[in-house]
Amino acid sequence: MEYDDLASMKVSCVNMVSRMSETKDHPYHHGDLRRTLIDTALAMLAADQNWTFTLREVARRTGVSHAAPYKHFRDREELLRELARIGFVRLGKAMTEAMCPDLPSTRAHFMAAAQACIEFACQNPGLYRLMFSSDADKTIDPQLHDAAKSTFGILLDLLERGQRDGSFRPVAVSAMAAASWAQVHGLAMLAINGQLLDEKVGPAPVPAALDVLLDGMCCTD
Amino acid sequence: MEYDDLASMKVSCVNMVSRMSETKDHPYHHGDLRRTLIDTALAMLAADQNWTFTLREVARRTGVSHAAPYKHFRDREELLRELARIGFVRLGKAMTEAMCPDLPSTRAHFMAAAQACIEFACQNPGLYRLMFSSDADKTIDPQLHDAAKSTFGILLDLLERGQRDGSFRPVAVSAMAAASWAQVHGLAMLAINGQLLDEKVGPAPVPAALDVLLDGMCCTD
DNA sequence: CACATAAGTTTCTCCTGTAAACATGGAGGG
DNA sequence: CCCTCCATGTTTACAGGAGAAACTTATGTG
Repeated sequence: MEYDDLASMKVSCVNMVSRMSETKDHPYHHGDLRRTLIDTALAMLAADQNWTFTLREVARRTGVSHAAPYKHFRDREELLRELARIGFVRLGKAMTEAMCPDLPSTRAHFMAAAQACIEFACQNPGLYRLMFSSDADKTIDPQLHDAAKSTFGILLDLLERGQRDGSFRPVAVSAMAAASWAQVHGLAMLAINGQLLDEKVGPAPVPAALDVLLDGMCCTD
Repeated sequence: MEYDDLASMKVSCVNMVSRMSETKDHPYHHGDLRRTLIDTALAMLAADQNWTFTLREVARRTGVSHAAPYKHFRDREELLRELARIGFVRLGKAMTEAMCPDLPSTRAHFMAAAQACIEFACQNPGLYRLMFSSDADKTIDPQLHDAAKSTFGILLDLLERGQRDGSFRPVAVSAMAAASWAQVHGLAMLAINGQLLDEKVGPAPVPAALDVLLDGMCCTD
């Protein structure tokens, strides 16, 4: 399992020692239960796209008692918020990687990042839904809030850059940011819910819809 | 309480007679429990914006036993779907009413309908969230599916009309429809979650963002 | 080595959804 | 006019989940 930030990596390393005694079947101390719970939950989230989250189920699959998670998370929602935070980190990574430097234009960069976000949502529907659900209350957890803001910042930077190099119109960045974020997130949600396939939308609705938006933002009419 | 469709009105009228004997405190037969349960649930949804839906709580506030709702709904989700359906009907009504005929342009009509949708979401955040949550599975209930499609159709009609009268560019309607729906829904969700107020978005982000999209759809550059 | 403490477990209470069995009262047939 | 059926209630029961409290076990430190 990969690690998405330094904090969890540190936790893991600290507990490396106690993991040495895992020769017995059921070591009383798990070693890195916090991390394992998160990984298990992420795996279950990936398996069932619309899964009703249950702390006890996570504990069961992890092989610990149902009360064990409470030693690492205040309540069920704290785990959910941590999962959402990891989701935002991963989404940000996916979007950043999509913006390959040898793409011809800022518009192409935008398109790539947007499509990366929507692909991420389609490949991790459960996680994506969680990230934007009210279960992951961003007003409570500053770390989650920061992660979300940081991912949103990728888009902001791109817009500002595009405006400086003359690709985007000199509209208020805030307006373009709201429009872009809403468009991408809206398309992602529609794609997840399968509402872009069966109805009267064309074969490649995502890039087509993004082009409509980009036509309103770009200078190259 | 208003009625949103003919079916429920008929049910109410049929049960009008049995309601006559409501002089006693607890008439065994409620008279119109189905309708009352729905109204109570809608009221609770309006009161607490992020409320964890509970059938027993609805029954409690309605003043009946916790098992009574099962005489009218197969399970909890059937009630949720009915609530969502009513939500779509109301949303459609709000959007239709917003498109006042004396507005100058098709663009103005679009703007009015979009803002009506977002206002509806802000005034009924709980209901709106339910309408687009996985709890209201549109693949199960054809009535819910139809209601959602009908509301979506308002947008489609507007786009087609605008294309015929030369207001909108001759792009594929499907692309514009996907973009519009995503934009409006995305803005609504962001507005509900309060992510359009505190960050780096301007004072009137909704019309500004919609203008960005409309600039990409309209012919009047 | 003793022991404080972190990290497990068991047990308990309260809540939910849902099924099954029971009760009631209004409507329609004899 | 009464009797009986059925829709619509109620009570009771059960399986699960969240979370608190009390108990247990390793582990690292004075």
